[in-house]
Amino acid sequence: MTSQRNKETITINDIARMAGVSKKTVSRVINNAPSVRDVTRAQIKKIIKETGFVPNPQAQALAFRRSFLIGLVYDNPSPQYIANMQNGILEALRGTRYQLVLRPCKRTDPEYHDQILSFVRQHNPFGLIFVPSVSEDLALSEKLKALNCHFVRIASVDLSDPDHQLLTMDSEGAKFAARHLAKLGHKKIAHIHGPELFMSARQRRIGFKEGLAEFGLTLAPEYTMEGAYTYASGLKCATKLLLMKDRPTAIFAGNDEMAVGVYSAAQKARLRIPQDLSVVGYDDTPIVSRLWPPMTSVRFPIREVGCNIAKLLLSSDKLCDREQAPQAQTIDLDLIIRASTAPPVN
Amino acid sequence: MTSQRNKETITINDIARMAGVSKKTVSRVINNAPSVRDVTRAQIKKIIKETGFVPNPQAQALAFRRSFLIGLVYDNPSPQYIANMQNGILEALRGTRYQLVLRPCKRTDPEYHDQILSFVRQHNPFGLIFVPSVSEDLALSEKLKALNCHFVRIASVDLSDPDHQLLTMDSEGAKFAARHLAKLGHKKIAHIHGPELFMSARQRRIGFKEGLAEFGLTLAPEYTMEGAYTYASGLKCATKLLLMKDRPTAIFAGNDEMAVGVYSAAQKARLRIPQDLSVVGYDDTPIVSRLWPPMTSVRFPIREVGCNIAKLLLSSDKLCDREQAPQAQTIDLDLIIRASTAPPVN
DNA sequence: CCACTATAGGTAACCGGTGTCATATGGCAA
DNA sequence: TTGCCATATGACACCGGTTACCTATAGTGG
Repeated sequence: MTSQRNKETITINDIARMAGVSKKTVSRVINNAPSVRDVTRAQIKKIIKETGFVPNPQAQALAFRRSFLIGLVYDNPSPQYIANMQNGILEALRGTRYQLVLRPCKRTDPEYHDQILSFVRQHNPFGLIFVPSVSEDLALSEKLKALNCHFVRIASVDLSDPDHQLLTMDSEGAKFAARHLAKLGHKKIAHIHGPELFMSARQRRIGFKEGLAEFGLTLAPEYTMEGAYTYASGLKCATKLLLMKDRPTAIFAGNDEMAVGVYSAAQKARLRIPQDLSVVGYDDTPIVSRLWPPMTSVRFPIREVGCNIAKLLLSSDKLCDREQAPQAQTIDLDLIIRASTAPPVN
Repeated sequence: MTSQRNKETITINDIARMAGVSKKTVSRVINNAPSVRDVTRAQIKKIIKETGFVPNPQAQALAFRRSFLIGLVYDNPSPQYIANMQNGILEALRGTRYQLVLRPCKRTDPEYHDQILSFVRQHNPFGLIFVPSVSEDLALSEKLKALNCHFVRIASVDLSDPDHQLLTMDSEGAKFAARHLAKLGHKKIAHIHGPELFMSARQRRIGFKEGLAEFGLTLAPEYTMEGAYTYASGLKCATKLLLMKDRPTAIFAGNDEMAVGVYSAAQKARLRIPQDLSVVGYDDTPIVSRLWPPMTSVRFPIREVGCNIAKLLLSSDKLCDREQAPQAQTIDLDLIIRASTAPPVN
């Protein structure tokens, strides 16, 4: 590796010399600080634009004690979810100087708090984005407050600090599923929900019950099973449900992964979808439209949510003077009706 | 946000004071530099360990002109692939001070070279990891050589610089698929390959043909179609194939995404898998074991490859004095036989 | 008219490490 | 013993920005 460093990297000193001012004044312009005459400011801005100068992030990080990294903290088992979230965040970050770094973690690991805290202490990220279920760990965010690091979270219910979170309104989404199945005429409706650890799982169950209640239906305990948000758990729970003498005619799975498991269980049991069994998933991940028949699912716009949550985080960047349209803190859920749901045959 | 910075962050000066030496000597120990007496070195190392001191990455980045970031450069359309790759890389990075940052790009974007180059110039990453198909863009890596940045690539065939690449041996993997189908007795075998832009697509096709040739079979041109490595393209190509009057009894898809499309096409055409049609995928992504029937696929250990490629990159880190077992630059491909393949019925 | 304040801008130290070079020390050959 | 060199270590500038503080100038009120 030959050494050909800073061939023509241009520094703040160069700009200062060209503008005939001190580098401190250039720094003031960069940081939108006051005490610079408008003509001076304009002149310096012009030179910066012409030269394409960008302040060295490492130097700024050292001086600011804050880097241009944004950490995505997740323990979510679904790669689809994470991939979409990443893409949304990256979209919001495009054109900024911020970089996305990944911070997977295991909530069951007793050291995971320390790992995240030491990451923050060492790398001084600008901020962190928490997605479920780590986002529900209030003890962690409490510790984080002692550090000089912003954070935002995606949460199922209002946890605190409304300016720093985006609500997923899971109970609303689940209501869509409930109403759809009820309207189709289903009575024997089952629900495989996610792990109790996930607030989203609890909220979806609550919303589903409420939605059924609107039609005078209830969710029978024997038709309610706890999965793990994984394919295998969906397969297992659905197999049990379908082997019952009085099996349900419709199953609402807490997420798409498990719903795919329901598909397999149905095919194994030689039940046809949707004639013998209606299936509804949650998240509308790409996979569900690739199944046969394509699956009805509650669309949760993960990508958009990722984009919005990142913009929300960025909005605490005072350096960033661009007009950021104030974020809509709410998201648009809806039900994507495909071919996996139909009226029950009697 | 109250200001409570560096409450108790410990610096190189603290260590120097405790050890009764200059900070330069501590720096020497940190960097495994010569010219430090063994007892001094041991003493300083002890203090560093006891205090848990970690050099500030931003300061080092500034002084070294090199940050602790590793960029993952990809244009791969499959989120599964990327997610697995990420996990493998993250596994290799765990315990190190390196952070993974994502650099998606569009090879069709005329500015994508500049985008990556300016990322490197600004953030001075330690290195970059290229995955197909960007990894096949030699013009890009040529430009990169002018910069002070390591890079490694995952490639289908030997592109150059064997120390900096990991071969995926796609033709070998495809041979497994060919032999399996040939041994089952299939004669009318089709192949939906990936886009020509991807070297992997070309290699898999070549290997598949070679594997068939071992059994005296050939791949008929009318049974060879080009997909886009996507579900939709797999569905489209397979639909065409299955509507032929003399339809194939087996289809080898260039990746799992397209193979899932083949599944849907078969179900739409009311063909049973594997009785009426055998299907083989490539990559063995989680999705294929969730289909019904579970799909036979060539296992390409993406996660392990990610881990190995990251270790390969890290091995150019002279600071890293831990014993790194020399990497096996080769990977273990094999065929995971599930229920989607069976002898043809005549 | 002068003290007083607000504003524009500069100077020097600092962030926390590293490079360069000078110095001190010890061992060995002459 | 002297001379020389290799090794161990420190002093100091530097990486590219920022903060803290100081100066100069102009504007203000009494």
